[in-house]
Amino acid sequence: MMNGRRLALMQILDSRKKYTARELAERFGVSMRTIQRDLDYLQTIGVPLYAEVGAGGGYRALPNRLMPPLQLNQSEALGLFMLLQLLELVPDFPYGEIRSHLADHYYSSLPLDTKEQIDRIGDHLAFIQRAAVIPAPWTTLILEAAMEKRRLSFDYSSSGGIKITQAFPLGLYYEQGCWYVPALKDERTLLYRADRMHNVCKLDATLPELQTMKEWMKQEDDRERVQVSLQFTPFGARVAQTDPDYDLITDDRWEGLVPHQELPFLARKLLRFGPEVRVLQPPALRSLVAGLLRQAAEQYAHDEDVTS
Amino acid sequence: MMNGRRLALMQILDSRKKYTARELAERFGVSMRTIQRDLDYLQTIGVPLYAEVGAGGGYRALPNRLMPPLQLNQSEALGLFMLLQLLELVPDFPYGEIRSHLADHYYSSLPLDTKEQIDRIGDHLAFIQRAAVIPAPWTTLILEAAMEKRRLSFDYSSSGGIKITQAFPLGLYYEQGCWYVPALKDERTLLYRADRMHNVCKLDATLPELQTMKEWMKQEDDRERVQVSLQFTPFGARVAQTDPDYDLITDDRWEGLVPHQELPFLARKLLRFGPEVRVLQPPALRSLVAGLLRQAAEQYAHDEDVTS
DNA sequence: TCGAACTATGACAATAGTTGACGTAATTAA
DNA sequence: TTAATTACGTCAACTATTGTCATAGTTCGA
Repeated sequence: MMNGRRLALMQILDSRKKYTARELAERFGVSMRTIQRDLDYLQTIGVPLYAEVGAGGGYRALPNRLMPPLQLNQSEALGLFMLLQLLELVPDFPYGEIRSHLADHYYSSLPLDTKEQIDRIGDHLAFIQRAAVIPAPWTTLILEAAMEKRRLSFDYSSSGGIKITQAFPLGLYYEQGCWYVPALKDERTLLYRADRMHNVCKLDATLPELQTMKEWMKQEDDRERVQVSLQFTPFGARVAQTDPDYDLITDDRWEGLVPHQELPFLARKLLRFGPEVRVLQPPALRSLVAGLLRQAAEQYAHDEDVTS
Repeated sequence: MMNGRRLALMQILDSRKKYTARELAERFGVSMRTIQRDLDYLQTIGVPLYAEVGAGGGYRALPNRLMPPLQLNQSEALGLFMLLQLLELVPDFPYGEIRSHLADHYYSSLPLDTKEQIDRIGDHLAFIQRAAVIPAPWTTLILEAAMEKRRLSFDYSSSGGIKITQAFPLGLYYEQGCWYVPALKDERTLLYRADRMHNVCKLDATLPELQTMKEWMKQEDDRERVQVSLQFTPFGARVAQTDPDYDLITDDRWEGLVPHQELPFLARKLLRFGPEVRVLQPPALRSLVAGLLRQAAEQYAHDEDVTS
């Protein structure tokens, strides 16, 4: 049976220092024999202890996998299950075991009325988000490798076919239903998609001086930028206001700095607004947008007489 | 001391049925006296039990607010803290107390090495999402009212100014950085934005036959639909594959049913693909897209000579 | 009004679990 | 080798839990 002393013992050993049975016995005011029996018990319930016998020996615990219990109140529990609902939209979440632990084990241990409330939340709360259908089962492994700054080997399928690749992942990020992996390969940082990676495995090589993804993202933000100014129609402005890409300064005009490399990407984005936006600056973006529009319109050229 | 039987007893009583000491004793295979002692103990530690004495009496528990503790292992805890990072992007999460409980209290009770790992996750994991800047502090209250099918009173600021409004909220949903509230006002279901609601308070009136948000959303989905078929270029198909709106059946073709009312909306969406998509069906959508393209192109008409 | 079906509580012995004391063996560092 | 240590078995002492019995009070319904 788990009593207070055994719990405390577990936590003391978690500090990863070494303790002799005598020290522990004195600390708790019990006999050494009792301590030994406690340690026995802890081992049987799975706490990873080990002992060094002989002079200078003692007991230690491996980095412990048993966390202290989390005691929530009802509204915190409700919040947790709402969070779980949000999680449903993010497929292949790393360390995703938490999902089933909460949904199955913890849920069933809750009081009945709390369960009812949780069930009812589902009727009244939703998160609308593009959920990817493409599975990316290796996210946990990739994240682990990034945290250990360890090299990965994987098969990567791109338009050119499948290639076995090795790279150091910087981290993992989720955007619009997709997991992306910036990774260092041969001195260059490339962006991989996690769902196109297969047979991922960690290699032995590590690179301690590897930058973190956080640093990389910051650096990406610092690239050369171009002044862009857009003019929306009143309707376009209303649409744009609900799109957080554009923080409108005045009602119908947007000004901002955009990395030079992203102009083609921005041009495609602006297509969405069709006639509701006009590019004032820079000319390069003007012609990109105009070019795309012309190409698109050509597809419908022979419809002209019908629609006009 | 809390043992398994007492915990189980607590959960059984939580179901809010009534049990006699005899029933419980038989269930656990112990004597009635033991059950009574257990109940005594549970009361001393604060479980809100009460007994009805006399014939037809028995023991009950008040709806219990003491949740059982949640015991996670390390990787589940890591998952939980990643989940917390995702939560950072959703402002004004209802029942948001969970956030600080986890970030402050639970975090500090974890073993050292787990804390380190959690800290490092932040360097290697990100969720990229448009985070709204507009605060919507009333989400918990709105959700509660929806679950209780209770009328709300609030000040709503729209383009026409601020109006005091009363309505029955069906629920709450989050999309692209904004909380939305479908609500029944005078027989019609309107869509409010939570960030534009102020001074929200629950009124006494309830409407038990009010539909849930889930039902409402389903109904929205069930409107009359039209067969749409799209033809993508290979490049367009690649782009579309990352957009979960389109589940491609073959590599470069999309077929689906779309509510008739949403064709104009879909037309605007398709603009995004510019030259990479062609509408095959229905003709109505074809002409909508063509029309938008023509309008848009006119803005750049005098640039033609430069770009061609 | 009575008796059956309950809870509430105390006393005490029987049972089960925990602890301490002691012994013995094995391992290890100095 | 010796001292410090883990490992573990045995048994008696101690402590906690449980069952049995007794008694008293409340409530319901015949």
